[in-house]
Amino acid sequence: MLDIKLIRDQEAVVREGLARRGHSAENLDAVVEADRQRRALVTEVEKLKNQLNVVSKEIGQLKAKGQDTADKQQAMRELRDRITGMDAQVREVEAAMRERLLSIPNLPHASLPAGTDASANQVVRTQGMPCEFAFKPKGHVEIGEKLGLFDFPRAARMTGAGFPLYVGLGARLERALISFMLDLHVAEHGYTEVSPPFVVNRASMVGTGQLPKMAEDMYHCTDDLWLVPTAEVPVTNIYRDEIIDQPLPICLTAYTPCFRREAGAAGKETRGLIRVHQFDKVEMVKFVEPATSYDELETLVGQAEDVLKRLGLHYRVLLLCSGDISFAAAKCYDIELWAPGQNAWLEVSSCSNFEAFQARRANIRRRKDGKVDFVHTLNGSGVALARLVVALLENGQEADGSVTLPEALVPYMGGIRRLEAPDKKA
RNA sequence: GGAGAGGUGGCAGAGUGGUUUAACGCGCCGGUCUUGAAAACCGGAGUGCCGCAAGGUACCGGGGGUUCGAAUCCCUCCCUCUCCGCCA
Repeated sequence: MLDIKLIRDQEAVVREGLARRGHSAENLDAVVEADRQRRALVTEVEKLKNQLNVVSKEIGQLKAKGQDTADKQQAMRELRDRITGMDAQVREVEAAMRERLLSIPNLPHASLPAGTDASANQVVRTQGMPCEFAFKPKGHVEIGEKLGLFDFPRAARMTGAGFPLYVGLGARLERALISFMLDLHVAEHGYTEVSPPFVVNRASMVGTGQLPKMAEDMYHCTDDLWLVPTAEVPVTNIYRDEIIDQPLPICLTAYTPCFRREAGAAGKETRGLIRVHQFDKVEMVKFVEPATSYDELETLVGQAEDVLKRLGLHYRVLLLCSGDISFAAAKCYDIELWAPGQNAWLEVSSCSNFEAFQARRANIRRRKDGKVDFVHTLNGSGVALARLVVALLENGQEADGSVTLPEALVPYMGGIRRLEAPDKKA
């Protein structure tokens, strides 16, 4: 949510920012008008409330002296009814304004390249080189099915398409990667591990920006609970409606499964692990001093990259353009892994600075020099599974169909260095 | 799921219709005193909104209602605690 005071005082700046994002000014216009109305109404109704309070107190004093107050009471009855009506008007205007405000995206940071879609994103750096193969590299589906790592047909029967079932070493690899990444962030990057609920209430979904706009992409349960689309939601909401009373930054990391309906996305990449409705992810979340948030963003990207470096994977970092960043982000880096079987880059991490956008929605504040103000929030995938598994299988594949694992994973795989077909094992 | 008791400022805890602009205490901040500290004493201290300001207004778990006036009465929802039932 943008600051209404910023909109009020620097409307032109806000207008320009939204234009760079390619967002229409319709919501902004409505907010500006509603704000004007609201202030006029509030000023007037508060005068009336003051009158009501003063006279009510008088009535109490007069009654104590045994005097007649019927006239004043009648007058106040009428005044109160007027106030009730105006209060309702204020609430109406406020609700309309808030709904519009909640639908306005964050303003893009000045450092973003201009552009309307992914084609304008900038490659910031590339790490490693694509693996050379003496044979035509296979796709992860073929590799994994031969090795018995997952079973899509049965998963589709029990649940539906896009819900993977991992089996044997496939399931073990999933667990190993989660542990490896959590350990790395805790031991080397200074994060505190948390394990949050996998469903959250509506207010939390609004707090991080998934609602009201993206409801169609979410799984909605009974009791108005929502399956988390990312750990960002429960973890950021840990401090919702709080004035944080501890030193910043606060750095938290969490594993959660992520549930996404991706409504409308069907038809593309429907096979395999690349686009699924449920995947595992380790997420990093930071609550920081506003002055430091862009430095923290760079650190965050580096920490996500560290995961991939230690796994020896070929990746590149993209700076997203003004038209391609997510709704709540002011600046965002994506990290993509090279998948030789797909002959394509796969997004496995998105590291964003939301500035105060989420903090304002979720009301997360801290005290600074006696004043209360919003913190800045950031988060980044560190990193997302499923696609990471795709890259590991496709990069590590051997001519005989087995897969060599990165050294860093071996301790987490109980000493296993190579994924082999069950019938080949002793 | 059933029965009961509760939810008040950082903590603890009074307040059951109008001198409450929420008491007292602890903790916190500033000051006096002291070589320094403690103690004692004095003072300060919530959050949002409207307003250039003075000031006003709202908030006692959330929402609604009764009343001239609600922390206080009524309805409803949420949460916590105790007991019972069920259960990994």
